[in-house]
Amino acid sequence: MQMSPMIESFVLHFGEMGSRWGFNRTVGQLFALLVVMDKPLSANEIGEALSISRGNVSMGLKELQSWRLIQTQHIPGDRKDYYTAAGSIWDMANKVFEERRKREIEPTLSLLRDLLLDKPANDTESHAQDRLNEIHDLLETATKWSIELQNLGPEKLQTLMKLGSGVGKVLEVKDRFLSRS
Amino acid sequence: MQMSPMIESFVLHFGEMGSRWGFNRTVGQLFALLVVMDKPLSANEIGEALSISRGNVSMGLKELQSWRLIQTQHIPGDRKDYYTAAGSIWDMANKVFEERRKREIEPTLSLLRDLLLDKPANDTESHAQDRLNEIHDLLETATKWSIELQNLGPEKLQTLMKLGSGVGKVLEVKDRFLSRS
DNA sequence: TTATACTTTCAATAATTTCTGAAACTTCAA
DNA sequence: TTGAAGTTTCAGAAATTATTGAAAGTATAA
Repeated sequence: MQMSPMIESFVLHFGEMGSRWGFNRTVGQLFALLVVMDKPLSANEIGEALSISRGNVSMGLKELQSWRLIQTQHIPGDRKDYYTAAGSIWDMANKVFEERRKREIEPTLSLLRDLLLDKPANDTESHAQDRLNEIHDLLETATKWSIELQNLGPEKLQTLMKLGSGVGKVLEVKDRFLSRS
Repeated sequence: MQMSPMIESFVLHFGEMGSRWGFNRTVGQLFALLVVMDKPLSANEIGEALSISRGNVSMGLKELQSWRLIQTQHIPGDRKDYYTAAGSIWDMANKVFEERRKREIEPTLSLLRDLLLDKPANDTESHAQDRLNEIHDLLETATKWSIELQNLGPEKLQTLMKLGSGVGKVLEVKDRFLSRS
């Protein structure tokens, strides 16, 4: 399978960005390709399009499945597996976010909680704990907010953005409301 | 310089997480150490505490400076440079966020904008562009929101979190307000 | 100036991560 | 059953990334 130049540049770019988004180049390319194609692709087609080995395709698909980002489709009378991106762009972004939260934030939060249980042995440790506590609160707040925003869903978020000019506005509105009642 | 066990586990953990946060292990450790210590450290002390070579310390500090996460201090009569974490935890988190936005989102947004200017050559490309457009809008919205939230500052964010239960609540309030006026 | 106390750079090396391809495995139609 | 068409696994090779340490560079006190 041959990619058109537009699709190819998207796929290659996504591959390079992949590493920054938590997966490696191949997985990034794989995902980009599946997101952009209008029909399911077989593992062979994917490997051919991206010029990578069959084994690498298999590993990449496995990884994407562990992120719940792709789905398998069976075509009756055909033994091959066909793969598509799972759900809407919003769903996918959500999953990537969730997964990254799990990998990047949660382990840190849990370590911080543990370290904060210890009694500080001296001034240095006491100062350190103050900092750890700040970090903990910040991460917790950020996590809660991102979950809230995710739960809002894309439309509300989009509408709201266009409507005013972001949260600042909303907060003003809230304040005005609260001062009335 | 010897790290206490509490500080050591924080530093090591941050090193491991570092790679997920956009910098390498050493840089992560360096940063964690500087954040948590109550006094500025010299490059030698840092290297000794982390058991890494002098050259590596220098590279790491340079990287952290490019992120604007640390500051140099000169002590009169002492030739050494001393380093501290720059600003509050909130400031640092902001800088990390900004930097990551620059590295992870902006290049993608700009590529997407370019690709969307091309006329689709066929149905496949047309479908691809629809997807690219969705991704573009999503990234743009997410970016704008995160900027809004950053501009809000930590106190407001914190207060708001505690006050209601996140954005959902605020939106309800907004709706009620709008329907009155 | 010069000696000294420090920092930075960078080529070589080490460590880690990714990729390949052949072998093992699975599934299904005949 | 068997064999054809497919998928997965995994040891070794290749590519990438991080680290060291020695040499070059810089600043300051005398």
